[in-house]
Amino acid sequence: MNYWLMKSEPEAFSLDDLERKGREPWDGVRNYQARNFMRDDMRVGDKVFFYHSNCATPGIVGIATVASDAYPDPTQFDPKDGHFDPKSSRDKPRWILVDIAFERRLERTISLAEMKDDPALADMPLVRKGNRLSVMPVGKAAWKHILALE
DNA sequence: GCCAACGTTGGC
DNA sequence: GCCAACGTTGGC
Repeated sequence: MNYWLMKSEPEAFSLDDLERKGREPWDGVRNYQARNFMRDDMRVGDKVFFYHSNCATPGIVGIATVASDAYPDPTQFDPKDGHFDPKSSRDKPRWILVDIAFERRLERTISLAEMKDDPALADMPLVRKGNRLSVMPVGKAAWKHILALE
């Protein structure tokens, strides 16, 4: 079992939205490194920290699970969609996604500021300067450590 | 809203 | 293959 952190801007798609829907295709990832993690390393049942970015208090707000294998992200084929990619085609899709299912809300937000101040988490890509990865692996030790902060 | 950091694009 | 220009991410 692997552990992950996935970022979403709450104004675009929040943990509340995921709870309401139960399950959702994680569309719109347009970064090769993030795509490769989803395509190559994610498995159904993996655990995911749901992270809110670009908001008043960026941080981890909940837990989700990977609910499908990787498959082509339909938004890349739709010219009317903001995530349309003219260089992609249906026979050779460039972008994929996985479905994510709601598991639970954290009792409190584990903020980015708090994680940055925690020496035990210094190796997380998340807290490193300039990090822009929207899908990243979380080590088992870091996963447990963060859950214990809750 | 600002801007630093970073990825991508395209001219050469 | 280099690298300047540009666009995006995301904290603050």
